[in-house]
Amino acid sequence: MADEESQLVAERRRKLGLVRSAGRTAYPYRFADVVATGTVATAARALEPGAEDLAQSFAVAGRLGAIRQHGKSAFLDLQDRDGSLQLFARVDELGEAGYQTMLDELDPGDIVGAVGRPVRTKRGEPSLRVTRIELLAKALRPPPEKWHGLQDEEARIRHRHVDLFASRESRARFRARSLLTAGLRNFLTEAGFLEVETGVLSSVASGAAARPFVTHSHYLNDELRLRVALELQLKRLLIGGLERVFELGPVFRNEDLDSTHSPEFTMMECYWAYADYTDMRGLVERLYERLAHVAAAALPDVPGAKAAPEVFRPPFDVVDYVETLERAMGRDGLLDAPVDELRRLARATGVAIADDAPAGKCFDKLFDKYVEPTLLRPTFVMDYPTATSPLAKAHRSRPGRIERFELFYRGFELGNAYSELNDPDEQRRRFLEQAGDDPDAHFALDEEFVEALEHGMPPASGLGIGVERMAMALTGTSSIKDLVLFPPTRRRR
RNA sequence: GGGCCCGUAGCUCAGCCCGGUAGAGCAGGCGGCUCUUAACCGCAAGAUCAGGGGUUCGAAUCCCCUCGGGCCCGCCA
Repeated sequence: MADEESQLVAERRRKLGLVRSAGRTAYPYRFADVVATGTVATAARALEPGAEDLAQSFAVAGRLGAIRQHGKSAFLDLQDRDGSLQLFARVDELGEAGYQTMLDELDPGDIVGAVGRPVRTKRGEPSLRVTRIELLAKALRPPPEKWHGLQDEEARIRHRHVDLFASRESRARFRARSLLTAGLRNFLTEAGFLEVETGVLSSVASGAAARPFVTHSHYLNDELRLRVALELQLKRLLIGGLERVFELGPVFRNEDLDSTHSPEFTMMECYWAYADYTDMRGLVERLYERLAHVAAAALPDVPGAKAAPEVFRPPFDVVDYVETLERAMGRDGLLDAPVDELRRLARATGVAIADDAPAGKCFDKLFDKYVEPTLLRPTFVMDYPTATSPLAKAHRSRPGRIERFELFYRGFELGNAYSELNDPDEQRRRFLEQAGDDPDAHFALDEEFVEALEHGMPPASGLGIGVERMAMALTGTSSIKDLVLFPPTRRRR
């Protein structure tokens, strides 16, 4: 678009020129003693309609919305992080010149500061009777339409800054995500977990079955990969004696973007020494109970969030992986079925399954098709077949199973936990088994990790939660793009 | 990777089926109005119809290609 030439930009530049030729700046350094708009609104709400509080003066600052002129008076909507407030400007307060200058120089979208007294209009709207108004930053581009805002999905993502100031919902959603992340962090910290940062770059990307991003280090003159999981690094911290650790940070998987997957997303993993997956299940239940309240408080007007405390009230449902799958498929003996048979069954669901696909993959697909969509209430699925994960400990009493659970809600995963495998010989064997003959196996043997286990890792349980999915579930958001501020987009040409 | 759909003024949309040379609302300009809140009233202005090619006397409209996006499936957890 030829914005530079557009009338609208030219008009705003003309107004910028007015400010400068009057010897003022359109981009000053600060505006003193700013309070949130809510502070003024609260003070004004205490007044009778039509009344003004002459005793108090407040300064507010934010972005201008609509400007409603009435000849010798004007109403200006001001939006800040807290909400919005109506400014009531009149010629008898600002003087002819001051009033005219304001109207000549300001546009919707400008950042302004205003000083004035709380007032309640005759219609009852809490407002600020303006005694001084100052341009704090000129907006050279016009804001989106005041009623519909930015509708175009592409524009909302590429111009997230505009989406945020134009959409109250968008602001509220990202604020809720932030509060949920903080809630997660607080919960774990209170439970005695130490937050760590283990680094994003490494030579081996392991811990999950995913294709990594590959980059190059000039210093090492070698390839580096972006992490796909936090698991192996955090377990090494258990070996190091940190006992209870968690990390909250980005992981990268070189795959497509869709409504539930983003190539870059935020993962939380925590590891708890001397605990098993039953302990962890209790922790997950308490965690979601707490976060559901955070979501409901953050988004009281969003039905999905408001209902969360009711939905996530413990105890959650608990089902057995194999039993549930067999019942859904109407057959039994799955655990003992030969891998050929599993591949055949998985293909029958219409999914592409390679001729050498391992049994774990087949189980994943079958569960995905037959069971996941039916798990609408928060449900723990217990005791997965051994083939589904090489990093979990064998079940203490059920052959062919591992001590693993996942939490599902509305058909998607909200957490994944194991009693962690800490026998180095067993770990080496399981890695090799998982990789099979596949040279591109994502679970490549991580010899360094196995060697670390040989130093002795305490028995422990680990948990992984995809932060966006957690936030989606608790805020009733259907697309992950609405909870990732800057999802990757194609280069604009 | 496959299928379907979308791209028109700064923003939100109509026009496309059935070809005749682009229309509204908001925002912006000018004028009016000292309690409006999607303010209101009047006047004037604003378009590479995503880009390229083709068909046609004539293309926003029909056809092909490209770019960008959305949804579904696949891949992926």
